[in-house]
Amino acid sequence: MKEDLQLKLSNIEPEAFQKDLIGWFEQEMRELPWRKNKDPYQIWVSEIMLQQTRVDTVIPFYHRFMEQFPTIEALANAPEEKVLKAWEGLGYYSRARNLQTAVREVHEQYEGRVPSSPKEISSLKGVGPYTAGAILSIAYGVPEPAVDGNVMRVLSRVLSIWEDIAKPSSRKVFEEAVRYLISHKNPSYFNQALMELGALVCTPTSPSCLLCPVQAHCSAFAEGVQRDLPVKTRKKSTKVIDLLTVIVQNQQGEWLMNQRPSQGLLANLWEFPSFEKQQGESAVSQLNDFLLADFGVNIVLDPEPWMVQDHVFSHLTWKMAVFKGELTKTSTQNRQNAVWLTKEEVEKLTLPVSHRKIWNQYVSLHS
DNA sequence: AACACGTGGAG
DNA sequence: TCTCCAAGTGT
Repeated sequence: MKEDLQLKLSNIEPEAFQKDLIGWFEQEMRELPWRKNKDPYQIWVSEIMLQQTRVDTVIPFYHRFMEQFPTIEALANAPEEKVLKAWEGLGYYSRARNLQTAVREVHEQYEGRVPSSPKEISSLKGVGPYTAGAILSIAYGVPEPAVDGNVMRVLSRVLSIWEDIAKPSSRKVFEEAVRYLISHKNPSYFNQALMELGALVCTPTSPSCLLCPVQAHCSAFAEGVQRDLPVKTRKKSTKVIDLLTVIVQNQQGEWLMNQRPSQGLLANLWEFPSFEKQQGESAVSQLNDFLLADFGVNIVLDPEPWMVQDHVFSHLTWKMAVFKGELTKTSTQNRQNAVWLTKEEVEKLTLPVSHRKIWNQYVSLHS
């Protein structure tokens, strides 16, 4: 352990800190659907959904998901498309696929029981250091650190740690701190309390230090620097991609839909055919070329976009221009991922929010 | 280590 | 509008 951290930890009494922290948690903890019991599967699903996602956003998804896939066996046996559909709108869709992959492994390799050792649970797809610690401590009472953004923020203030929490290497420093501070009597509440404190009191901007149960232990408060912590460098700006999107109908009134590749952005989700716009030629001309080359269809397009829409991802922005068109004649379809679907069938697909919005707009104006 | 990977809410 | 985020993981 770094001597620097050692010194800071020597200024705090773990038992007193635990008592104040856990006592507060027992009084103030929110009633959340995944706090009703300690079922490892239920904890697991909630932890995956909560990755980079707000509690309020997760709650309705969690309810629907657990209703649809109440057990490890149910999720293991479900078709992947059903799982993705249940995840529609939640984002970071690889979480859903990784979760099912891991659940299938638990079903087959561990007789359906979520492993309780750090090594085994960490080997599961989608279970990183945070999630492993969260499941182990909350479901099994194992005193492992579960260091997320909340924990790094809270402890950076309590211990006055000036490491840049945006750097991957910083997590280890906070794990060391948690290993020293954690309650072995109640690791579950200790870890949850640290996160709850970060969510409710020790917030990113304007922390409520006067209401804080561990104020007496807090080095940043003592020094008046709680607003300067944590140190977190911001990431660089996102790039912009001009996208040409087409809603195409054939003579039967079906729509042309495309399934995205199984790797990368929005993997395996469905969409209206879309292409990155190139410099130079007109949008309609480019679209005609693309549709013929990639989908083997000749389309009569409206000359102007039917609607435009920006969609912001974490790392890029789509500036979408959506055109409408009708099929004139078709040759062999070059792209296997493309298919003509009825309205009912389109509704059943998993679309990214950007395309779901376009579809909703389209349906509301054509019915 | 650095970047890809979604979304909706807050200030 | 803009920026930052919210219970991170995979590569």
